[in-house]
Amino acid sequence: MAKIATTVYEQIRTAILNGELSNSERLVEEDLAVSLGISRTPVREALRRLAAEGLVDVSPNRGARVAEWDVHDLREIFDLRSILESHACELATPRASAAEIEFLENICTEMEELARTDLSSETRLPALAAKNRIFHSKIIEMSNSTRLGLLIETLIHVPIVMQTYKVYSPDALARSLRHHREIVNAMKAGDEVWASSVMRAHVLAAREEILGQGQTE
Amino acid sequence: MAKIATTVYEQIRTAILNGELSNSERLVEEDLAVSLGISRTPVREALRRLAAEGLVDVSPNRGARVAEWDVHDLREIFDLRSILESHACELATPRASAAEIEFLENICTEMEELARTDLSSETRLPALAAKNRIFHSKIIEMSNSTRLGLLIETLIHVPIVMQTYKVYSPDALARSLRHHREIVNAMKAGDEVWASSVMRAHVLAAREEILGQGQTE
DNA sequence: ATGCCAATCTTTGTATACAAATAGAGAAAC
DNA sequence: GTTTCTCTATTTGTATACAAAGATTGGCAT
Repeated sequence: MAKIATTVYEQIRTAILNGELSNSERLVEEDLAVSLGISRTPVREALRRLAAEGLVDVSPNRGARVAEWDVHDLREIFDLRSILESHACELATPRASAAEIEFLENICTEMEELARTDLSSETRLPALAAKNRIFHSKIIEMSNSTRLGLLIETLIHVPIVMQTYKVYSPDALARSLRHHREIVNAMKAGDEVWASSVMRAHVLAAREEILGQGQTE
Repeated sequence: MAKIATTVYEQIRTAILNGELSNSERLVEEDLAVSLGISRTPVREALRRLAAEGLVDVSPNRGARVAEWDVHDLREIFDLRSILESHACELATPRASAAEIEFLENICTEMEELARTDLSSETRLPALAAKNRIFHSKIIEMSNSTRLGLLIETLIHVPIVMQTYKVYSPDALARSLRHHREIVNAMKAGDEVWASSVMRAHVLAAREEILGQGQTE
């Protein structure tokens, strides 16, 4: 059996990512420990790990709270993602196998089908968001750069917690899906400049959709 | 007084960065604890933090060793630094104050003076490396992007541990210093494209100096 | 002598106990 | 009523104790 600390780390982590813990909620070691039926030691270890990942903030002698982000954080994150994910595309393109391209195309198709379903469906947006994450993760994996993957991973969970996908307009969603298709086409053509440019545009478009334009600070 | 865990974290950290701990050396919690006159608990916390930072590797039930890197790691790191640090330049240029420009110019001058001193001096290279780090850190700080700084920081300590600066030829060193000057000039001119391009070239040149050219894998 | 297995010894993982620090409630002063 | 101060109650930080998992050494068989 895996270590308790790892298990509880994953539990708290997914709880935060699913938004089950309200923003800036205090995470008291003892409380978590008794509610999970374990001692404080592994809870403490889990919280420190989450802090290193940026999902919780800990102040000395004051304990941990689930982290909070503002518009400025989001702007920084999308800026960096636009750079790093486009670089991932650049690295992935010359390495892409036919099977990998097909995998990406299938996700595109699935997302397009999901987008055509009933707009009022509550599960539609989370499902799209999940597929979207798979699409991006796949390209990062294809880039074959461990560290690039790690860097992007630390950036990605903030938008997840904030559930930024909820603000997507139908137009923006359609554009996003066209971007995905275009990225795959560019990769299929072996054109890494094209692919990385579309990816950069894709992430920057998402930034503007979520943050609105203009605000400098 | 600061927390013991933080103190010991910093102690182990600087020990690793200074190369005082040999590569892949085991870090036994109990041993460290008694040698520092404390209990295992804060040592353990420090080691986990270092693991999150990538400076040590921990395997379940097997403990921690100081991390090890190979040529492939270095290649990834310099690739990413070339992108991220040039982005830092781009952000920093329109924000740069006269005082900050002057600060950077002073570092350039100090490094040039150091470079002119006796080649055989043992302390010359470490001193140059230290100034070099200050130069780069200053620009990152000027970029005013917390996260960008954090990302670069996790990349930077690997070359430090490996003491890559030791392989610099006199030619490479001279070029490196000219790059620094040119970066500052570009920033002074308010030309962020120029500045970021030189920075990118600067880091890529360092990569080739350290790794040699050609090897793809 | 060499390879393999078992017992032991070391080291990590978790629980508990205690000390130190902070937050919060309540009382006193204004 | 409001502010501030003190005392108490919570909560974190560290130490220690114990259990479980690995590493190691010695003996046994071949």
